[in-house]
Amino acid sequence: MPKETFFNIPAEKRDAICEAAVAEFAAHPFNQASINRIVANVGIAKGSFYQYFENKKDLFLYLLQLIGEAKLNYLAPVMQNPEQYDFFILLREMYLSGIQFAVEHPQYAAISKKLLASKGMPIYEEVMGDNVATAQTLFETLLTNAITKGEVRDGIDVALFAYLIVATNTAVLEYYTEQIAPDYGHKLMATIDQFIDFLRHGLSGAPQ
Amino acid sequence: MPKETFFNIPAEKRDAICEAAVAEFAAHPFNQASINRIVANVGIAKGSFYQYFENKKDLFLYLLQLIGEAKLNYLAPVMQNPEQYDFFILLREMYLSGIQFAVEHPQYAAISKKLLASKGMPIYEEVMGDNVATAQTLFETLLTNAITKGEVRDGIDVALFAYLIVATNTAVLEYYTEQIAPDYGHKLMATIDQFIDFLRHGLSGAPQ
DNA sequence: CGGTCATGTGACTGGACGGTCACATTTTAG
DNA sequence: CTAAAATGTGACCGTCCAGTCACATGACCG
Repeated sequence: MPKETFFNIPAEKRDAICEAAVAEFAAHPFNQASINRIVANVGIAKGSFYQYFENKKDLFLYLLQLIGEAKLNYLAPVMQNPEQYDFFILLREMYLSGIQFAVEHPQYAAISKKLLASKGMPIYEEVMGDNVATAQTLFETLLTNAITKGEVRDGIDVALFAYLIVATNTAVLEYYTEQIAPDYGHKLMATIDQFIDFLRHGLSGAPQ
Repeated sequence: MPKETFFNIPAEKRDAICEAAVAEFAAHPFNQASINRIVANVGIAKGSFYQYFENKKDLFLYLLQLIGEAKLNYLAPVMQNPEQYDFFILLREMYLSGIQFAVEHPQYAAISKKLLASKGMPIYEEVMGDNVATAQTLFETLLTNAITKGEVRDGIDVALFAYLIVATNTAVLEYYTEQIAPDYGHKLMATIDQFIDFLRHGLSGAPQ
């Protein structure tokens, strides 16, 4: 939703603006992010900025669009034909692609994280709209399918575990990026596999 | 850490101030919470406020202290002698007491939640300090004990699952308060029990 | 050249904020 | 009754913010 002018200016300038904006929104939640800082960092006048974007929200939505497109590249291969995978395999791929995205685009991940953390603020409702419910529904569908295929046991509260799977997704991501990000690669697979195994079999000492 | 004056004024006034402050910090994260709004809602002059508290952080820390004391009442009975309980029973009690606290003190819970959501902001580090690591360590200890007792299987990444248990705690809480809070009581136990069962045995369709 | 149109600019507006301070009022005590 | 101590007050300060606007600069074209 940027104005036409934004797409007429030289590409390097556009990129510089995006870069500064990404850095700003990665460092500060929407309400705290400052247009003043962005224009100062880019080295353009404030009036110029408002010839490119309607307002702060306009810029933010545009960045989220970029982020969404970038994320789609990671997720799309996995979700090509979800039906043919085992539920836990599918989950594993989704978690992996999510972590890979976060590792390779840490600022994008920071922005997404800050957005999710602002649940309850007006910007959250405005941006997310029905998307939350959609993601929830996706996992509910996957879970239901998995139950009919016998991969997941019957009788569980599907809504609850769809919710939990989304929540633990971000938790695993945080654990990984905060605690063991340094020696990447090696431990990533081990972490994910342990986690998926936990989702399958739980923590109990009983024989698997 | 309020000033002496705060404890000299009439108790009703103190309570009114606390009430307004709790409402403010329950509705807005620390940075967005406004002293102006609080004093306006209480109906006192701004100068008066600054005779009670050093600054905004002073007030916030005081509220967190009140919250901590209230929470301790819920958690203490459970944690009297954690050694003698089965790990999953203990977890169940902790989750239950956490939810009970949140249901009976929704504003306190909102403040805590907003604080946790502001991870990365300066106020978070200042307030939480080492407490995060402490909570983490507690669960790591519990998990390690559970492993030696054979209640949890050996070979798991204790740090990872301590992290996950904390994260899923808040997730279950959110699911409960957002989705099924209306018909309280009934479904609470069912939700918790399903969740604990999941922690034990996982989601897989394999026989339990 | 001249004129039009796109782009660039930064001072400015109105508002919110946390925090201060000189002063007013009330309470306490001698 | 008076003096001192405690408490109350709101105008004010400096700062930051999102967003505006009158104007400047430069490009393109006849």
